[in-house]
Amino acid sequence: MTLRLYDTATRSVRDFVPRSPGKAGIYLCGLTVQSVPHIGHLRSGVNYDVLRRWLIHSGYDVTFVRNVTDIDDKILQKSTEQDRPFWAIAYENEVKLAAAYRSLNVLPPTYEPRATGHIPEIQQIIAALIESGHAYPSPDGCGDVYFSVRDFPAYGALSGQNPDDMKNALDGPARIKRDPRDFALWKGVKESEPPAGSWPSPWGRGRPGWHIECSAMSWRYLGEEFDIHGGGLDLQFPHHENEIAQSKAAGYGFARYWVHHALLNLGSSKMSKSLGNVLDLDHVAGLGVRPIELRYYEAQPHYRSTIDYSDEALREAAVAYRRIEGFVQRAVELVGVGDLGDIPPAFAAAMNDDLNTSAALAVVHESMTRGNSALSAGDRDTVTTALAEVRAMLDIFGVDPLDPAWQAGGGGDDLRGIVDSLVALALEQRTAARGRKDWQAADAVRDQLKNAGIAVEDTPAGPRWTIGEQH
RNA sequence: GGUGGAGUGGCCGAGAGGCGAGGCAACGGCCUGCAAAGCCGUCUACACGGGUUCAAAUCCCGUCUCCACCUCCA
Repeated sequence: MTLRLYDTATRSVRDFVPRSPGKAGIYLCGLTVQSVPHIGHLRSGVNYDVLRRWLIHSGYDVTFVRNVTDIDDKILQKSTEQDRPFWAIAYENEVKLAAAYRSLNVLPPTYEPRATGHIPEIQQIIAALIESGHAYPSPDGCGDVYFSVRDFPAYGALSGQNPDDMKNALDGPARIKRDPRDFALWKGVKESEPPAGSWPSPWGRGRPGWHIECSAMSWRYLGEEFDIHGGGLDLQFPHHENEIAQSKAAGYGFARYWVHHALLNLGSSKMSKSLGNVLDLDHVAGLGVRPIELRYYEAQPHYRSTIDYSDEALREAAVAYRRIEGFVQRAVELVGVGDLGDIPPAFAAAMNDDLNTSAALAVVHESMTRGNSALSAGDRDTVTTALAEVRAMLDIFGVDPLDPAWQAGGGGDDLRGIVDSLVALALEQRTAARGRKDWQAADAVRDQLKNAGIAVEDTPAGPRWTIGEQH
């Protein structure tokens, strides 16, 4: 059974056939670190992390490159406004992004290159493009270099656009372009811009245009041709179209599959800094929703479906996840942690079908229901199998509650022992009260614990308690 | 103007010609001292109007509404 992926370039679901058997090279367009990441950005990280985990599970040796674009117009503008070096602003946001990814258990990429670290590669490609007639320096000596769209007949193929029907690109003064749709490969430094944001080049001091850095970095780390190029739907045009133009005009085979994920909307338009409708991890935390639950929320719908974000839907997803987590906890109490088990065939089939995570999750629920029934029946063998199976599936989603990644940095470990003995003391009293059928006293203990955020449940094996939400 | 995509039960959300995805909520039952958790059951939906077909949520035509991209954007 092979993985099938929707390829934007051909607008069809295709069997995934890697360049080299057993290996997969993936380039994901990361962020332009001009501000703090929001939960829409994080969806991108989560969706591709699930793809990556599935490929790894399927036996692929995955090289996963996700870039950071640490220079662009907005970052330079902020630099001027705040009178701080552009690189300090970019790095500050990069660090926050890394922390956000880590909190969502997004695996670190194999490598995370920065645009500013690849000026030589960028210039090398630009020089080759000029030499082959695909690009030209501005005749007015301003230092800009443009890609000539007219000299690349396939321009528009990825996004299905006819260049003649398109509005004109505005990233440079119209008069110096040969064609209004030409886009900048290199931007000569301007008087108004901080000098720190420019590098010497054969065309004068300047900096890379947007798009070229991805051509350079994918080439540097994945080679002239690689398997999958990913990014948000909003990058399809012009960013990815331009990447294709640059890389293919330079003679590279470039990406074999284009995988675009849908966006996260808030209030019926996409979450976007420029629209101001952004929500970050702090907002999620304020709802009492943990990062693992946000991850579940973002991984559950198909990656090509828009998520219409609402606090309510997120809370609901959190409840659903807690149910899964509850099963895992109770199962572990009975049979121990054990190892990850085999993935049920139905789950694999769903994932191989263009990563149908919703259908895959239905399989998780099936296994869980079987496990819960076994739990009631005290059927240890079935519980053991169900637990191993459920955890293996959750691990593909990156939300196995027992994954050490979620335990790290909790910081509550020393307290846990103290709470443990205090609760044990209280429960002893409650058990005694129940023994003499003093229900009022027993319930009082339970209510008090509940007020302290500790939920008590009676089971055939005695009372069990969990730290829940506080009231 | 051009290019993609979407509208599914109270809510979220898969599916894409015939076989009730799944979850959440609600209700009924089992279990429980009462709960909680769990299990079993109930709730039979596909924007609208036509058409094709033995059969349409799924295909075709038309209409409406919404989103994304063509400007920085995950």
